[in-house]
Amino acid sequence: MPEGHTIHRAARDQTRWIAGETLAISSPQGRFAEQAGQIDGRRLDTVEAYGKHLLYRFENAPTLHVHLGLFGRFTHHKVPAREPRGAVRVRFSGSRFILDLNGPNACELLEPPQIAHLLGRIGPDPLRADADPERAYRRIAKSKAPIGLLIMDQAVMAGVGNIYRTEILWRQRLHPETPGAALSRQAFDALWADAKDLLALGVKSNMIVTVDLERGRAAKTKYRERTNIFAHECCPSCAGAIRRFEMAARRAFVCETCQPPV
DNA sequence: TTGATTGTTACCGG
DNA sequence: TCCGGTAACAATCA
Repeated sequence: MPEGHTIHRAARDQTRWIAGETLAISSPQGRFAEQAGQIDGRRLDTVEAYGKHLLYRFENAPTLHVHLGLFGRFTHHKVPAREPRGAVRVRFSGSRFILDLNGPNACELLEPPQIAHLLGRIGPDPLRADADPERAYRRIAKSKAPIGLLIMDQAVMAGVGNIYRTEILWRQRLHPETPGAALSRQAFDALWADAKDLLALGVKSNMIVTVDLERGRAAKTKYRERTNIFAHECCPSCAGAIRRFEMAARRAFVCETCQPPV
């Protein structure tokens, strides 16, 4: 489910719902119980997103790091609390909202050196105002690895996942197997700008939208109508067949007419 | 019950 | 060092 837009959206919403409050933090499933004890009853200062990572900064307590992975989800509802559904790893209970976290890849307390290490190993995030695209460009320009792997490599650029990878490369008319070093500076700049625009639209829409839609129409469309070639059979531009293949064990799609191999 | 899934990490061989 | 392949893990749904 989650790519970078989901994470930034969660940070934005959760800041509104529970930041600044003193929270009751529990672990209904029990697997996080010991750590939950360390942040239970603390005030949540900020919720920040870095690529696909979330950091919950508490007053006088370690920072909670969450990564949703492939299956992680947040659910929220208004108080009073209802029964946890499924394997709830951690529950945040605020004065107005209850937030449950299920299935995260990472859910752990970190001290400042560990946070520095985490932030040091992820690349610039197009959704962040402090992102430095030069760092991504330098990595791509000197790499022979395919651009389809590079833009999904969180150490190169943070936030893009399999769907945005597919859609951005189609929009930029770049074949996923093009070596990074073969991209011109202009092509990189356009790719970065497109990633930024699409991720920002994703945060605003709370869904992945990579096609042009009338304003406010996104909610009325079906999942498949919001993407160009991801999980599609035909190219919306040339009507040719979409080729499916695998890249790093993830499904990949390409229109080899619109995205000619280099 | 099986398979698939919008992710990451560790490890290994070339 | 870099790159590509593999396995393991996470939870839910069709």
